[in-house]
Amino acid sequence: MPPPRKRATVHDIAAAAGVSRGTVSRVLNGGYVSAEARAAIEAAITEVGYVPNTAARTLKMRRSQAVGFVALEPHSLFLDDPNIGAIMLGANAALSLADHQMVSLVVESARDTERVGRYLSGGFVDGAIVVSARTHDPIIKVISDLRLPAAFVGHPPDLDQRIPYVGIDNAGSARAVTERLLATGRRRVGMIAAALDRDSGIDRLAGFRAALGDAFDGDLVAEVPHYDYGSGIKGMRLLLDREPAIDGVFAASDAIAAGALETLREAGRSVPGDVGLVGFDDSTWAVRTQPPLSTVHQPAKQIGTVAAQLILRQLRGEQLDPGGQLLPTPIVWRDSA
Amino acid sequence: MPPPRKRATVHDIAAAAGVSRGTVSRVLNGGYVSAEARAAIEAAITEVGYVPNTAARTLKMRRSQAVGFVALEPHSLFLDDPNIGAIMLGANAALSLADHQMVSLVVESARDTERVGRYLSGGFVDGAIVVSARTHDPIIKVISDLRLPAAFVGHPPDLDQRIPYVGIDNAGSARAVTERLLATGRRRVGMIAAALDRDSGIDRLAGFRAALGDAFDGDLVAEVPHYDYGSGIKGMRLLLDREPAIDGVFAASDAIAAGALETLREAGRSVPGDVGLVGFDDSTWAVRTQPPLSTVHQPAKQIGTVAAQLILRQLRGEQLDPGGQLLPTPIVWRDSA
DNA sequence: TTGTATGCGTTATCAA
DNA sequence: TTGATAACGCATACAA
Repeated sequence: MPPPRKRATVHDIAAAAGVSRGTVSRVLNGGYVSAEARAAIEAAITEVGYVPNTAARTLKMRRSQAVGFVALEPHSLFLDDPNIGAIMLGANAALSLADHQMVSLVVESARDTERVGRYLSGGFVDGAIVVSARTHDPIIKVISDLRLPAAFVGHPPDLDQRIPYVGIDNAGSARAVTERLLATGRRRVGMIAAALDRDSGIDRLAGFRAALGDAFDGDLVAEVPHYDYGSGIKGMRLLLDREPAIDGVFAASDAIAAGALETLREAGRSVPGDVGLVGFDDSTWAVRTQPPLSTVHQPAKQIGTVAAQLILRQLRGEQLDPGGQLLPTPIVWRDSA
Repeated sequence: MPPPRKRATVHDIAAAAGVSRGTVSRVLNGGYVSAEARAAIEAAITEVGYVPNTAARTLKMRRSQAVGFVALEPHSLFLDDPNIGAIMLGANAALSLADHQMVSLVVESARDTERVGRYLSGGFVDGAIVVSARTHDPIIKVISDLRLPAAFVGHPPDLDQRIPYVGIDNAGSARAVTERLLATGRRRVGMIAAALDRDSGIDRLAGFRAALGDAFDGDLVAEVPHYDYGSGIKGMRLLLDREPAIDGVFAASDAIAAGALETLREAGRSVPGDVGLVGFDDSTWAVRTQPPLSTVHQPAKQIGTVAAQLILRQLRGEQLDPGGQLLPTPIVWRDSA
């Protein structure tokens, strides 16, 4: 077991190779240097076991080559929404190609918010991707004030106009899938609406409402807090209670649909026989339920890729035109409706 | 829209308050400073909109107050193993309490490995939690050579002895749950074994073997690559093929068990009537299948907490005794066996 | 082609 | 109690 030696620096290399620090830096970063000097330096590098100190480089260059991936309220996200994982992987792949390190930061408490704010401000990252921000999220202000290059996944209504975002057309997709459900001949169609403090939740409800037009009946909308399985169970109970003759349901997420399915099973209603059911996300839930769910596909990985590119373009100094980028969401029609 | 002004530094505060940088640093970090100087400096801080540069502080202090969370092969993990999310949240919570920033790093490609290695070496983190390393994973060498304070979740056989780890007793748990399955009177019990390039996979198989003792029959072990649903489907087909009279199955994970359940359903076998089935993980899978799975509970969140504490103790300079810490894994007996 | 000197923004040491 | 000054490790303009 070798002694825990001090980390070697450029200085040490220079000493070992008998040259100046400037020359060492030149072989490290590319520049004019004689063949013999280069050879000596390269030998010295492995000899002293040099590993560059990125923190120092960051300080000097004002560039960390790192991009933050901020996951807000990941508790419910990780547990019930496989999308976040796919978004992360998409973003990482794109950043990796550009030789940037993605560092993902979890925000679960006020304490986290404050600390992550400091982290983002401290020069550790050149930009940030923010997932699932709510209205008035304090992180928005931090990024806004700092003018940190950023990209949002989804767009809270009070988002700074200058910050680009990427997402899907929640309202349009919700409307389309509801219309398709209606086209199967259902007469009493309800919705389990969730996360009404987020744009996604609000917009999916708006799309549902638009699809129904004059036939919209507020009593047939059950509001639940989260996009999760448990909420689906509760929401479906509410709906059955209010309208026993219900024959169609649009669930705001696949997890909710899965919960609803369970409640319907317990209540002795068959799907799609008695009740047609559609979900949203095309997550793993959709293919694991019996019957598999008709749903709206979210291109999660691509969302991550686009968010990363939005950051990289800003880092290159490009001036992006404001506004968002909406990705297509094909409807996947399976057996639940 | 205020002009994009240069970031204010300690120097600017000092100028605005008419004091020296040293005094400013003292109010920032705590030290003797007169009431009036303090007031002037505090006013100046908000006036110039100071936000500390953590990169510079890191360089000076040789401490970043950040800990890396390295997720190896997160693709399969995120998609099929809810445990990783819970481990992350547990670790984050513990680090957050100690005012450390958890930065999680995704390793999916050789390129990622190399870049993450540099990142870990560069002084951006004071330590690292590594999840799901395989034998001979290059990241082990990086950490080992660097003497970076680390904690592993699980332990690859070639893990550096000085690196502490946290995990569960895979072999013991597998043995216990298999014995319990045998106690229900099953005669032909097989296993779907997965991830035999990892300690968890190897140990679960060893536990199964131990439970069967002399009755162990290698033909009744189907080997599949991953802990996922698809592997469960394939593995169960293999087993049914080799031994149509099979009446008990230990699946190496809940996701595998869910896949096996589907195959059994298609084959017209009832669970637990014809075949008793047990899983591993006590993940969300276990309560979503019909019937819900009997399985082994993994205290995922606590695993994350302990890993974080292992790091924090090293950062405090504590000398931990080598070896690992194994957390208890209660058996959760539901309806599938 | 190489060496020297300077600064990135902090904290810490030492006189005053 | 405060102010000057020196690092931390690296990159670079400039001089040689």
